[in-house]
Amino acid sequence: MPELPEVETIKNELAPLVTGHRVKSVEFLWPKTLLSPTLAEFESRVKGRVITSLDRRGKYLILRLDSGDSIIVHLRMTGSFLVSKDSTLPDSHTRAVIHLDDGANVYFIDPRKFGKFQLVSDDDWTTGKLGPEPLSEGFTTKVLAHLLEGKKAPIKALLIDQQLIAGIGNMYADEALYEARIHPLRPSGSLSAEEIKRLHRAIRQVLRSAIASKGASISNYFRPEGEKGSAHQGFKVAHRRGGECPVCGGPVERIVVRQRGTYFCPACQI
DNA sequence: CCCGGAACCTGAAGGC
DNA sequence: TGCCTTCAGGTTCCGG
Repeated sequence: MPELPEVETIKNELAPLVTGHRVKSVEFLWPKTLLSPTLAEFESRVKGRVITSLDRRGKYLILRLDSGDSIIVHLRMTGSFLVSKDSTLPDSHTRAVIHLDDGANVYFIDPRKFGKFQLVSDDDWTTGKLGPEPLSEGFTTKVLAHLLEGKKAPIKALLIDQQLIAGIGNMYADEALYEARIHPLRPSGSLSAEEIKRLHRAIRQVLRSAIASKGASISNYFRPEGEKGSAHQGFKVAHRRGGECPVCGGPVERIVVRQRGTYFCPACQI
């Protein structure tokens, strides 16, 4: 599922293929993929505009246009982009297409149909509710400590709360807690200063390493030129049902925390 | 405020 | 082998 490292990879690889190019036309094959505004307004404000730059905020991908508008995309569970000059639909799950003036077609492929496009004049309107970027300089151990202070909710639940920290989803939360050796059900406010320090380091290390591996190709994720990522090969616990802990050799356990499948090592994570 | 649960979806996996 | 059920999870919304 696309989380921060996958969206960051898509942004990095999509950018050289689309920036500086003009939009010839857009199509929505599944109308609900466009959240707002109306199709007519989206078309009239996007057609003929040049894509000037790409950005990422949390799990949102932002395509900035020369008009000042931005196309904001959320990939949700199964969204991916594929760029190709071949005009035949690359996949039966193609939900939207942006045709560019150099003949490239930007295909949005999303089997589950949860992904959303929005056009906004001020992208902060959509992404401003998000918590800090975990890889930014400002995300210090102190900031993390402050976010967890006094909270009773399980640490796993807080890590995936986008209003607290932007971009961490189910699988990287599990990996970060494993690296920090913290049990997913620990009340957030009960973490010691030492544990918060370990968790802070683990979050950044897990996300950076996944970006270096171009994301995790769990489920349907692939990159704009069709390749997969390899971050999932480094997963120690996430999605490793029936696997064993690489440190103690014990079984990886699966529990449900706030309706999310949660994998951890009951011996190493306390 | 805090939490659980449903809805949105479809492909894959599990059960019998 | 095949049908039927369940599961997977990011986000939003609704109700207790």
